[in-house]
Amino acid sequence: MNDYFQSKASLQSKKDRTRAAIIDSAINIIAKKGFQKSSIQEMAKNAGIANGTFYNHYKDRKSIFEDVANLIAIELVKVIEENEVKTKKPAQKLINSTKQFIKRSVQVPEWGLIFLEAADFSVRLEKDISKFLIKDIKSGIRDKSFLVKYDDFLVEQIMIIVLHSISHQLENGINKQITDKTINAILRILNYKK
Amino acid sequence: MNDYFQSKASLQSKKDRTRAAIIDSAINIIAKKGFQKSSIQEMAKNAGIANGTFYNHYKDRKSIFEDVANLIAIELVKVIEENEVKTKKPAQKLINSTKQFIKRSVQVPEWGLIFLEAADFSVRLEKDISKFLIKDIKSGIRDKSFLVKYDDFLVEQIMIIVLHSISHQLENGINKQITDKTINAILRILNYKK
DNA sequence: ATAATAATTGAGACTACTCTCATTTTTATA
DNA sequence: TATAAAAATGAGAGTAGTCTCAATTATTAT
Repeated sequence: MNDYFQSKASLQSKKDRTRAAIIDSAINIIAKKGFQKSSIQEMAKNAGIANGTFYNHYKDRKSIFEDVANLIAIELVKVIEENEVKTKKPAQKLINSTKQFIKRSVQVPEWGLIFLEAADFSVRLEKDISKFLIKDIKSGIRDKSFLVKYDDFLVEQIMIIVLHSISHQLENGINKQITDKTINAILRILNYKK
Repeated sequence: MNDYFQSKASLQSKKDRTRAAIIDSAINIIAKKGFQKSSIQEMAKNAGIANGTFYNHYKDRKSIFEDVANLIAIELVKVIEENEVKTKKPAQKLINSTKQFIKRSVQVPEWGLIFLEAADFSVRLEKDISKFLIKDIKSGIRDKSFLVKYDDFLVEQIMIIVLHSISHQLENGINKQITDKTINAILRILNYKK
């Protein structure tokens, strides 16, 4: 089993450590089986705790899913923010952020898989991630790099193109050409003129 | 509950009629809850048969899902074939088929929902539907309507744009503008020159 | 070291299924 | 109508899960 949060130095109290063990266990199992098929029984066993202990940390089944999905989303957003490029060209910014996001999602497959899983369930989560897209798309339209009218549906389309790229690479292996083709499709949809 | 196959005149034998009742019941329940959460118990009850009767018709849980998914796919493919336009312009053919497919998938929401559900699970099913796309895309590239290189990933991208359109309209109501925006995005991805 | 507090434990009550099979009922056939 | 064949029944064995709680163990503060 891989560790994600358990290894963090900040975990002092017993409670924190147990919680981190549950989360790491959950990430591994959810990535393998999806939310629907992941059981508390298995998570507890995998985390090395008793079944009942789980309920000191989470109210119920749903809570752990929400927590895990949020943690992954936060980590992925962090990656995008940390790697924002300095250029003022919105198209370049969009390309960079998208590449970073795809790269990180497939580099740690568990994160990518859970993000895809969660994107299906929670609209909010997808919104968190698409924020960074929207900003660049809007300023690209403003400065006439993208010759389209802004539209929420357009953002959704671009978002699913990105999710599809992640899904494809998680299934068939990391492939930069696929990421490039993804960027191409996005720029075409946005009617990008250099 | 809506009837889909039960009402067909061709159902003579008791066995056929019971089977159709199971399928109709399954369609209604799967459309509401998805494959994962649909139980045989509920399907049997909903179909007005005893639990054990189900197993005279289907080996197990998985079999009914496969059967339902295939039936829906067959119906949807039929719709596309019946509505093929006579024109020789591949772009026009592609636009027409795509519109028809989206239209029918959202017109009978149960079909659309199950198709989306099944597309997630079964690669084969998505292939069945994308066949009609591939034909038109290839001939469009051949006659230089689409200025791109053919590529399986490209077809996948177009397919998910279509699925997303269906999913959006099933959630927010039928909307022709959304279908138009979908067609636009597809033509842009294909680098369509009139 | 002791008491108080926090965390963990695992048995078990409860629910919700899947699938089997001996029996009964219905339908088709002679 | 009597018989054979087909179909349907539903009780129940088996499995897998969620969540609770009284008892136990570990941790922290005095």
